[in-house]
Order: sequence, then structure tokens, then C-alpha cells
Amino acid sequence: MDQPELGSRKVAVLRAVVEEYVRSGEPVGSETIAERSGLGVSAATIRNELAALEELGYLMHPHTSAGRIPTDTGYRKYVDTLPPGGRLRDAQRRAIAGFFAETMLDLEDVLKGTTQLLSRVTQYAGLAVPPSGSDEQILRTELIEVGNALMFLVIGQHGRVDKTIVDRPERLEPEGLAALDRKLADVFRGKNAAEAHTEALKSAAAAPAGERPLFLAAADTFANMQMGAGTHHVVVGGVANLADEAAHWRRETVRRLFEALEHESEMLVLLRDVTPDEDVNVTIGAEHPQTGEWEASLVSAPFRAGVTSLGTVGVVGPTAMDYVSVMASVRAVARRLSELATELDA
Amino acid sequence: MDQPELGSRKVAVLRAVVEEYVRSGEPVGSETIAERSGLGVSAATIRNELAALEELGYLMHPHTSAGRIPTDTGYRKYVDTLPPGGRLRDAQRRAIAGFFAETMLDLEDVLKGTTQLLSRVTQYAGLAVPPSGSDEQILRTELIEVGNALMFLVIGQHGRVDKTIVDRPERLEPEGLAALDRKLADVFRGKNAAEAHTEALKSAAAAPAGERPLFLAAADTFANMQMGAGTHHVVVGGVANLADEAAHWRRETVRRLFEALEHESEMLVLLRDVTPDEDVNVTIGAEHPQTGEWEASLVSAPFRAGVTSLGTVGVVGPTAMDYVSVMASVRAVARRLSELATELDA
DNA sequence: CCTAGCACTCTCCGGAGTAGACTGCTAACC
DNA sequence: GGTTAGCAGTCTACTCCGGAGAGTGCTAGG
Repeated sequence: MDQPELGSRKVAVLRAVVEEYVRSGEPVGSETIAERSGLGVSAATIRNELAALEELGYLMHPHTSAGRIPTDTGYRKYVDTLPPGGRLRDAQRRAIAGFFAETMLDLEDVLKGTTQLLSRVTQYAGLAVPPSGSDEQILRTELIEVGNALMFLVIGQHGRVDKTIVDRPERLEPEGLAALDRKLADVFRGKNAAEAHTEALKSAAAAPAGERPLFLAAADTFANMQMGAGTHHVVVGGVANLADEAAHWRRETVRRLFEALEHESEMLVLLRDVTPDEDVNVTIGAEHPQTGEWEASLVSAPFRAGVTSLGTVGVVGPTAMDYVSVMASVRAVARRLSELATELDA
Repeated sequence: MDQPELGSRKVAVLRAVVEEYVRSGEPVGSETIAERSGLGVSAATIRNELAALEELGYLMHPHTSAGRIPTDTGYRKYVDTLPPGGRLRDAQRRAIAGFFAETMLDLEDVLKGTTQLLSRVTQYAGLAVPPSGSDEQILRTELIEVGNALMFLVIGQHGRVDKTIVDRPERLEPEGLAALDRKLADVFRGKNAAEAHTEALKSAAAAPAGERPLFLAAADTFANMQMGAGTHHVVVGGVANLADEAAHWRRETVRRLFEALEHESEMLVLLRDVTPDEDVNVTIGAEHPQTGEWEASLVSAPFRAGVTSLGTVGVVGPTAMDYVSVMASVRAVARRLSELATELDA
């Protein structure tokens, strides 16, 4: 915030413009604000404030005789001057409480449900990044004969299961298989995923040629484990909301947004870029190249078990977003998720 | 086909209208057809044919002085009168061959890749339904202590892994756990998923109260296994293509389509409804209530290992779709997938 | 510093007029 | 009888006004 402090009336006017614009989608005129803001001043006074706010870069003018709409910087100022501790609407509170009242034990399922919950509650699209698993300890590994191939299975301390299928080495007796299974189990047990990955690569170099693919497959498995749960690294729900008329996005923008949502690593980087260590982050339009291209905003928050940060949940929607409600929802969901994860972890 | 046979020139004219309309998105006039169809007759003659085709319900007129566009019945007739054995374009052939040239051993990964392949090759959205797993045999089961809960893990004969996490029963000694693990393994080994499911429910009824949740969790796991791979029952790729301008869909239609794609069971039923035992099926617009609502078409084909049908792949796009190319692509992909699956199964 | 009033600007909307695209029909032709 | 050229008729799409309305910016007065 290198911007100067705004007078409190300017803040009120900016707030009125943002909220009215988000509600109606139409540029907002001075008259409307004078009527509804409850400031008790005339439209002419508001006009002066509007001109000043435009000068400061918080508002813009589609054309001379239209009302004002907020710029990205305007939304930012709006968010920054929001009174802390936004309120959930009753229906939202109930939906969130209801969701977390069900007993759920598998984090993957929970996250899928969470994205749907967020999208339903906010009317935008919900996102979730599962724990990275880098420091998930290996509880055990197994090498299993599956058809004419082998499957290497890793079970993590928190119940994550990852697997890779690999061609069966030639001339492998049943006893050889059992021996290999024990060998692998001994090597990896108790290590975390990152250590196990390094170890697997080292062992691959040292192993006889016949066993090498096996160790490489193991390395892949651990690498995958570090990335996130299963093969799905970013969970998305409620994307249909993004195609809604109300968002009045250009078709092409929607298309690009969908493309990015499908390209998981891109989203992963974006979320990692913007999500803070605690509480809620808001990224508005051009503040990040990615969201800028979509003319979208991203509200995200981390969740944790105890003190260790696990993953991220969030919401994507148009820059003209109901920030108050979305921030409250994301905060509430992240908090509940943290409680749940802490409990599971205990 | 209770429609009468069409004269061969009528077929040619219908084909020209469909192909030109799919290409340009504009209603097609008699002049255009006379020039490009290579029939060697004048526009006036074409006009007579067009009027006849409209009378038969294959074409329609947005308004008096516009060209013709095909009706759903028109597309159907077009597809039915297509010469068998459509050709792939070189680029498509290469993309498909390239994809299947990589060694891939895990069917889930393959299917995810397949949807992306199909969407890239056709410019519409790709779908895949994994094998149902009802008759996948249980290779082994394991009961593992994970944090303060238990995880029940099932490994199928083809390498599918399913798991459920369940609260730890109170007062369970380590020996008790080992005993339970053996007991469960004995009960389920060698059964197929459907049998195991029934068995689990039966055992749950008979088991002491403390063990009951465990058997119910096991039943859930098997139920899940019957549904499809992992928790994802329909794999979708390339949805961004559906938001493309070219499809000139109404926003609301796109929205409904996205909603349905996210609601997996709906898609599962649809695909099950329309996919034939072999070769390629085409469902056009109003031929199925679901596709009718989207003004979309669905091209699908089953893949199999040996003789048993495993799952389905397909493509969704606008009714004004390049059926020749899409059908050829879906057919080719289903065939390659069958070869791959048969090989994995051997 | 606020307000009322007013001239000014610019979009939006409807109507009129026109160009262009196709059709459908008729009459001649092979 | 099927085919063709020609032509009148129909309907959309586009453009070009002109007026209504919204909203601003400015000025002068409280």
C-alpha cells in the first residue's frame, strides 16, 4: 500500500460503487450512490468524490456519459479497506456446517466435496490443492504381481496410496520376487517421500540391470507422491458457474480459463504463488499475469494440520466478485478443513 | 430407418449441405452447392432437390430468404448414408499412433491421456468410462493402521487399487488387528467385486458389533470398485473446446453441458444408454433427451479386452459436427485401446 | 465545503431505407 | 419428364438518422 490514506467518505463511496456494480453489472452513477449509500450528501458532492477517485486510479469511465466502474486497483483498495471479519449469510453458514458435520475420513473425498461446497456457496468455481506429501512418511511398500506385470505400491503414514505399474523383469522366480519385495520395503520404510525419491534414484544406479526399471518406477511413484494425492493434483468443482451469463465474460476468456483449469501444473504454480501462510489471500485481475489474462480474481486460503501447512482451497470468479461473501466462505471452509485435518492427524 | 430410400442425387445434395454447413456455420444456398458439389447441374435443379429434402424433414429454413441448414434427422440420414470406413487425416493418424506408441501400463493414466488425445484430434471434448470392475477378481486385501484410523485396501487382479478409511474400533490389540486382517483376506480373496460386496454385507450382519463398521467399509470399497477406477467414474478432457466460439452455442446451453459433465453418474447413464456392443455409435441432438437439451451430439465406441467389453470412449460436440472425422478418430482410438487392453490382460 | 442548476456529451434505441441473398415459380428447352 | 434460365418476391442485415435519457463537469451561490 504505497497509496495515500483515503478520506473515510471516499472509502464509503468506493465501497458503494463496487458493491452496486457487483450486484447489477452496470456502471454506477452518482445519483444511485447518493440515494443508496446513506451518506446524506447530494449527488453533486458524490460526483466530486467520484472524479477524485478516478484521478487516483480506482475507478474508470467506459465513456463520458456513463457511470463509473471499479478498476483492478479499485477492487484492491476496496478489499484492503474492508472491515475485518466478514459475515457469512445464514444459508452459507448452514451449508458449510452441514458439510463438515458429516464424518469423512478420506482427505481426497473431502477435498472433492469441498470444491463443490465452495462453488455452491459462492456461485463461482471452487479449487483445492491436496497436501503435497513431500514429508509424508512411507508406512510400507509392496511389490505385487499383477497379470504379466508388477505393481509397486506405496502406502503413506496418513493413508495415501500411490502405485506404479512396471514391466516384469525376465526370469524372475517367485522367490526372487519375494526377496525383491523385502529389499524394497527395507530400503524405503520410514523415509519421507522426498528422501525415498532420492534413495530410489541412487539404488537404481547401483542395481543390476534387470532390477533397474523397478527402482526407476519406484522413483516415479515417490515423485508422484510428492506432487499430491493420486494423479489429480488440483481438484476443481462447479466450473459450470464460470460459463454463467452473469459473469459477462467474453467467450474467448472463458475458453482460456477452462484450458488453464485443466492444465493442472499451471494452476498449482498460480496457487502456490499467491497463497499466503495464513488467512485469506485475494488476487485481483492484473495483479497476477494469469488472473489478468482471464480478467478473473482468485480468493485462496491454506489449510493445515496443527502447524504444518497442508494444502490450499480457493475460489475463482470474475473480478466483479462478491469479495465479502467469498472471503468469508473461503476463510470458514479453510478453518473447518484445518480442524478436520488436525483431528485426523492426532 | 423407416424413411424411404433417397435418390442418389438427393443423398449427394444432403451431404453437401451438411458438410458445407459444418465447415462454415452459415446456412447454405443453392448456388454454393451447385458450384462445389461437382454434380454438374444448375442451381435451379438443386433448389428443387432442396425443397424436396425440406419436405422430407431433413433440412430447414431459418427464414424465407436464407439458405438451408440440416435438421437432427438430416444429420442422422447423412451419417447413415456415409460410405463405410471413413479416413483419418494424416495429422490425426500420427497423433493417435504416437500416443499409443508410448508404453503405458496403468489403465487410468491411459484413459486420462485418451480423453486429451481425442479432444486434441477432434477439437471437441473427449470422454472415457473406465472398466466397471464388477468382475475384477480380488487379488488381496489388507487392513492397515493409519494414524488413529484403519485403512482397508483392496487390490484387484488387474492392478486396480481401492481403499476406504474407517474409524478404529475401540480396544483393538495389535494381535487383534492381525487376526482381523487375515480373516478379511480369507473371506474376500478370489471373489469378484460384486460377490465380495454381497459377502461383505452378509458378514457385517453376522459380525460382532465392534467389527461391523469394518465390514460395512469393506462393502463400500467393493461397491466403489464396481463403479469404476478410483473415485473418478467418467474421465473428461478438453472441455475448453466446448466454450469455443466456433460452436456458436448459446451460453446457457454451454452451462448446462458443463454441469452435466461434472455430474458423473448422469454421463455414465447417458453413455451406457447409447453405446452399442461394437463399433461406433452416433447420437444426434434430440435423439436422446440429454443431448437434445444441449443441442449436442455424442460419438462413442466401446473398447474391450479380448471379448469382454471394458469401457467406453467418446466425443461430445455440437450437432454441426464433423462426423466423418470424429467417427474415424473414435473408432481408431477404441481399436487401439482394445489392442492395448488385450495385451495388458494376456 | 456543499449544493443546485444547467449545458454538454455520448450511448442506446427505434424507424426508415437500401443492398444483398435466396427462394419459388414460370416458361422454355432437351 | 427432367432440367434450366430468368425473374419477381421475401426477408435479413446494415447503415444512417434523430430523439430520449443518463450522467458528467462546471459554475455560481449558500
